[in-house]
Amino acid sequence: MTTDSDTPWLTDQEQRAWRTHLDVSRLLMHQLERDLQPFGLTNNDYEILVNLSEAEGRRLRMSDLAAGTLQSKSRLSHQITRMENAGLVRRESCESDRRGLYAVLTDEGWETMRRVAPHHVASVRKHFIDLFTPEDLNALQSSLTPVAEHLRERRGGL
Amino acid sequence: MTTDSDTPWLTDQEQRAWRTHLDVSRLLMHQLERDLQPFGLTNNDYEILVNLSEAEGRRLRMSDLAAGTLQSKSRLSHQITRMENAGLVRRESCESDRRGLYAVLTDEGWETMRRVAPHHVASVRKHFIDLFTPEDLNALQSSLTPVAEHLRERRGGL
DNA sequence: GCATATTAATTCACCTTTCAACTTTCACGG
DNA sequence: CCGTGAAAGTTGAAAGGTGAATTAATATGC
Repeated sequence: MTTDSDTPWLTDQEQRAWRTHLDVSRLLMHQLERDLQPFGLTNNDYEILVNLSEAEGRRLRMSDLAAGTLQSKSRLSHQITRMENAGLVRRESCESDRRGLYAVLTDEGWETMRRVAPHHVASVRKHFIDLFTPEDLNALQSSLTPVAEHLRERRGGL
Repeated sequence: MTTDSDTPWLTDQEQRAWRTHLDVSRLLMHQLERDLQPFGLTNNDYEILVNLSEAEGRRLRMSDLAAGTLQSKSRLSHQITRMENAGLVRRESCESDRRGLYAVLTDEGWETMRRVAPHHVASVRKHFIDLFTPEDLNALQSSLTPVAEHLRERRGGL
């Protein structure tokens, strides 16, 4: 992104693809958020629950959780505080590194996860997955993976 | 999203595709934001500029602009206030409907757009468009379009 | 014509995110 | 060991976003 007078403009086709991608991202997040609302969770809450429930001992170091959910440490810290107040997680100090903390899923958090997950999956299917043929989904996955890798390489401080 | 004990879980393939899509959305927005930062603009600012600069008379009614950028009227109102303070747009009242307002691109806004657009395009190319083969981009576009339509149909109040 | 409903846009109060500053603990070179 | 720098995590203030309530103007039905 330097002084490029030589970068070609987007063709119509490229422009359409780009805007469609943008629209889908945004509308989809909105819709998922809406579908979670009745359960009193946000997308962020839900993603934390997923990450923790899949982890060893239903716990993760704050840093790892931040990395896993692609958010800043600061943001995660606030987020976990809120979820702690809601009774979904608790902080537990780490023996091996006394600077460190674990975010641990509470029983209530686990139970919430079990209860909400099927609805969320249904939502993801309905508004995304099931709208593709299996072949298209495969194609999507293969063409998007390099993009994800490219972006992960050059992501600085979240 | 009712009482679905019958919705199948996501297969591994589906899960991978879904998470890849999520990661790309997030990382990409972050990267674009970073690339705009040196010009003192956010993604939101930029999108407003695009919409206005493409419009008749470089102006749009607040409502239309909100619809075009998929944000709530409230959010747009704040956003325009900020951009007005930055000198990029100005509000102008509407003759034919005295409730209405136009957001109008100022000369400075237009000039900013002209100056920044090539860099933004380069950024979009570098981190997204140019990472696909033309065929993949076409496939992406065709498989994503129905998703966008599906979501637009059922989007309530933003 | 006049009450009623709708639409455009803003405002207010509240919540979330960001950014920089700070505390505590660990790593490691001499 | 011990100082110096880096890492883990938190905090607080400022900026941004949300949703409901509000204001003002227009449309609608009788």
